Amino acid sequence: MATRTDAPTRREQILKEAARLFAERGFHGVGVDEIGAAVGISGPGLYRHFAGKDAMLAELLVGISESLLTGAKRRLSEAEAAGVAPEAVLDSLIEGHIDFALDDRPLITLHDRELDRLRDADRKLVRQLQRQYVELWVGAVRRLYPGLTEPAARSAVHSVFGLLNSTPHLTRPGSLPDRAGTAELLHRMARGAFAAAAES
Amino acid sequence: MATRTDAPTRREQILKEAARLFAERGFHGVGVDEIGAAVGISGPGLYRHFAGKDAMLAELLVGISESLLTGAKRRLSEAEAAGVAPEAVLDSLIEGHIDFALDDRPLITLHDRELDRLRDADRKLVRQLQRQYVELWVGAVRRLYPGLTEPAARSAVHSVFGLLNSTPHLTRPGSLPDRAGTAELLHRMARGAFAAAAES
DNA sequence: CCTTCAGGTTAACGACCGCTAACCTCCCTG
DNA sequence: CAGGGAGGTTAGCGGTCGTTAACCTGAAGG
Repeated sequence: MATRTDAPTRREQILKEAARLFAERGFHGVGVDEIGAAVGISGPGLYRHFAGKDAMLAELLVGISESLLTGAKRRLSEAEAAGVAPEAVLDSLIEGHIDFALDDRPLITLHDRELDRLRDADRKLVRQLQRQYVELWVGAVRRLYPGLTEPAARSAVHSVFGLLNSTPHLTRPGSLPDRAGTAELLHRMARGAFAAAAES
Repeated sequence: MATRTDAPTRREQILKEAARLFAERGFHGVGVDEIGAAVGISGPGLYRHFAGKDAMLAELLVGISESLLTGAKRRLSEAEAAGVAPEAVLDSLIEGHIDFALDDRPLITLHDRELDRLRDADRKLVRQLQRQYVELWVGAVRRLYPGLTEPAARSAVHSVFGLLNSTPHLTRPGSLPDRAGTAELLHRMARGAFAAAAES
């Protein structure tokens, strides 16, 4: 156990830079030499840490999907234990997703953009994790708005994801105004969108 | 002038298929041979119609940006002429954007995904058109909700674009339930999101 | 009927890219 | 102090991709 977050390992450095580059120029638009250069080694040195370029993307996408899902599960079980109201449960999910979207912008971008570049097995896994995550949201939404049909709730959830994942477009590089304000605005809009979806 | 929409020209066929392929697999992930094959000719035959692969993407992105902007301008001037209420103006913008997002899914996907693959001049042009489009929305939103600051309104507009542009994720290929229902749901959610953004 | 040209074809070139091979250091450990 | 593995390096191979060159063809027009 570390006193701090432990100096980032080489693998983590590589993953972080690869995520940034993939998000900026697309998976096929980035060469392994560029990824290497971004961490100070060059080209084939990456193969000491990853089996290939595909493996980096796979690890990024599986990682983000798992992280989103386990975070949501934790929040739901905590909420259930505390016996809070349905509104607070949904609020907690929204808050978690916003934190993620604001803190890991490149990953959020990759998440719904480069999924098809994965090998079949990895793509299936990621899709399954994503589906579970969506279903957690659908359940929380329908507990708060029982009038919503399941397909409508699912559509609404996907649309709110689109809203929350728009953060990469929000900030021209350099001018992120204040994180807290942006988070609160997004939160209000997400709740408003769900409420509007539920009105007849 | 034609009795119907005139049989699509070769150029239009090519653009349509290229848009679909680019949206599916990314600009760098599609080869010119595949685009050619999709319209029944093969590979280099495309160069009778376009200067290169880049030119196809440029024409697609400029076309969509112009189309969105002119559509919005037309709707705004019509609304002004009719002297309708601010709510109806925003509704008209929302409706236009939804129509576009539902009818030209691949283009909506490309629009915010492959912009950086353009030559400098084209990218500047597209960005300028997009900015104008956003500003039309910001104006309409602030006329309806004068309490919103301009940065807040702009963020809200970008977020609602994210919501509306989520349509490609909504329909697993083949099962689009009913267009009208989806459009109405999206419309309600967009309005709800704006209203929530405006509440303190 | 001959010409021309739009719209194709195939062959091939040059560049680039992912990846492997072969080799070179340190540093840690017995 | 040997030695061995972790983590680099450069050279280069094989394949792919965008693009060009050279050639073909069928239909329209004078």
